[in-house]
Amino acid sequence: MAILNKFEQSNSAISVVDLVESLRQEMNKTTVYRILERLKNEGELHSFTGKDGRRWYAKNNGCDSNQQTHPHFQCKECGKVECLAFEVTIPHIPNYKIDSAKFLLIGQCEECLS
Amino acid sequence: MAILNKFEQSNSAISVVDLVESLRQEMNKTTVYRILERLKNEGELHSFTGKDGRRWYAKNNGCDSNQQTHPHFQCKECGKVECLAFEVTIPHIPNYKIDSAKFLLIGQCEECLS
DNA sequence: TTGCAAATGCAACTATGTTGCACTAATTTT
DNA sequence: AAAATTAGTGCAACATAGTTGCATTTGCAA
Repeated sequence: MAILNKFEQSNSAISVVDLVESLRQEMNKTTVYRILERLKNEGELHSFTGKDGRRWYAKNNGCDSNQQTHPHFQCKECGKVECLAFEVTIPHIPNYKIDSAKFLLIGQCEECLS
Repeated sequence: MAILNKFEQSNSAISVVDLVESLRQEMNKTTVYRILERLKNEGELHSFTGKDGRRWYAKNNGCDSNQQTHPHFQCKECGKVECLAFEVTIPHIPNYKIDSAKFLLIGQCEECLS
C-alpha cells in the first residue's frame, strides 16, 4: 500500500505529521494513524518519539530484541531522523522489569555540519 | 518558589501536566511553563519526554556532561518516571556532532511488579 | 445477491503547549 | 519620593497532534 512505499523509498524515519501531509489527497489522517499502528503491530514498522515529542515511524530491518535496541538520531537543524546501524544493550535494573528502551541522540548531521 | 519545593519533596520526575494541575489554584499554566523553562536554563532542572510524548522535569543533581547522560525510567503501569542513578556513555558517530542524548527505559517498577 | 466484517472518511473533540497583550509588581534612575 | 524601566504574571485565544464515535464504503464469503 501507499504508506509502505514511502518507507521503501527513503531510509530515514518519517514523522506522522509528514505522512499525513504528503498523503492528504489520498487518504484521511485518521486512516494514516490507523494504518501506521497496524503496520507497527504487524512488525513492519517501529515507532518512537522525536525531540519535540512528535511520533516517527521507521522500517523494521529485523533486529530489536528485548535485550538490544538501536538508537535514533535527530538533527537539530534540519530535523531529519535516522535509525543508527548499531545496537545498544538495554541495562538491567534490580527489581525492575524493562520491556523496551528509546535512545535518541540529538545533534547535527553530516549535511548540516558542512 | 513553589515549584522548586515540589521537586525537593519528591525524588521522582514530575510531568508538566501534573505540575499545572497541582498548582492550578496558585498560578496560571503559562506561568508554570515559563518558570520551568527558566529553571532549566538556570541549570536547576532538566527536561525530557516520557513514553507518550509529554514533557517531564527533574532536579539536576550535578552530572550530565556532553559525554554522559543518565537514563530515565517510566513504569508502563503507574506512569511514574525516575532518573536512574548511573551514567551512560553517549556514542560517537563519524561525521556527526552529537550534543545530547535521551535514554528512556520502559517497563514495570518495583511496586507495580509485586 | 445477501450479509457480515474490515477499512475508510468525516467531524467533533481532547490535550499539550504557545503567543500576544494587558496588567502588576519590583527595581532602578533621576 | 516620583518617574521610568524591567521582569513577572494572568488571561484568552490560538496552534497542532492525536483520538473517538459514527456513518459510509469496500471487500469477501456464504
